[in-house]
Amino acid sequence: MGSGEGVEHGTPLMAELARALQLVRELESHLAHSSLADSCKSLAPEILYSIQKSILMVQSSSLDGGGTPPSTTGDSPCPLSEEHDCKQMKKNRKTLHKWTTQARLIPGGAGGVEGPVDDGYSWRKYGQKDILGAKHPRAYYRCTHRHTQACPAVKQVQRSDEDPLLFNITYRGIHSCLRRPHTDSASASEEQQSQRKKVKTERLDSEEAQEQAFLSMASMAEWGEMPLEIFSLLSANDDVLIGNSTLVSPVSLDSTYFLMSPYPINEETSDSDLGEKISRANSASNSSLVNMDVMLDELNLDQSFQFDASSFFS
DNA sequence: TAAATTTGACCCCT
DNA sequence: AGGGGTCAAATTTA
Repeated sequence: MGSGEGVEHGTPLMAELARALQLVRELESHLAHSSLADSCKSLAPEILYSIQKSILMVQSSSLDGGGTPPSTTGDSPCPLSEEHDCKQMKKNRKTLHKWTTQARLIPGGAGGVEGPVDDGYSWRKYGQKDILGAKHPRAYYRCTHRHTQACPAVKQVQRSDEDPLLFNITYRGIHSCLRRPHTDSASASEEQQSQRKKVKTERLDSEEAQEQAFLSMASMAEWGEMPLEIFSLLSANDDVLIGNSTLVSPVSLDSTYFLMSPYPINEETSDSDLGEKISRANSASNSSLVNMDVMLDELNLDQSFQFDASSFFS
């Protein structure tokens, strides 16, 4: 998008988006009871996501006061020169949209894929910290294209204390980057095959839960697919080592791994480049498995959006 | 050699 | 002052 776009409060636009949202949601509920092919059904969440993203974009651009559209002409990534700009950047970062999802490993789930949890973006780890009161460290990821495309999206992965199979993933910011180059599902999966990682496992601790987690890990790893961020944390804590510790892009892109996804089982869909978490939040409200929570931070929402949001995220 | 991760230092906020 | 988040140099991996 160019600069500003001038969607100040965008009441009409927001209203329209809200309506579209409602309609798709309705459609989705109908689809749930229909016998249509999954490939058709899966479109609804995609559309939902798209609309929601649009809303958030409008929302954030109006919040910025037309200040900092992600990809304007000068695509310098967070200009270090002006401390002013950096401050601005950080301030903006605070107002980024935030939502969380929980990913849960399936204990006996060797091969039991519950749906794609992968968000289709490539992430780069930029930090890891021990968090006060948490058993496990928190990992920080940013979009790989942060510097090249000034993409603000980041995420954190925090392993649950009580349930070692549970991971809390917090997303912040909407991707402004272009999605990965299209890889058709066939070649993608081939690529996956060829890039399967071997895992060496050693363990010290044999608590029951830990053991279970470990087994899950091992089976996951055997299948070769695992979300990078989760594996990374595991290796930090559980002495689960990976042959080559860089599991990044190609593998993680459309991997199907053994996590409980808040998504209504869409299997593969490795080429659905739009598969995104937020969409799952929506369909999540129907599923008891789902633990997705969309939070719109400290945003001062337009009334139109507030109305929408309440009905949407109820 | 380029790209990704690791990890201690640093910054900002409470 | 301490904690969470980020940076960036060093290191590792492909």
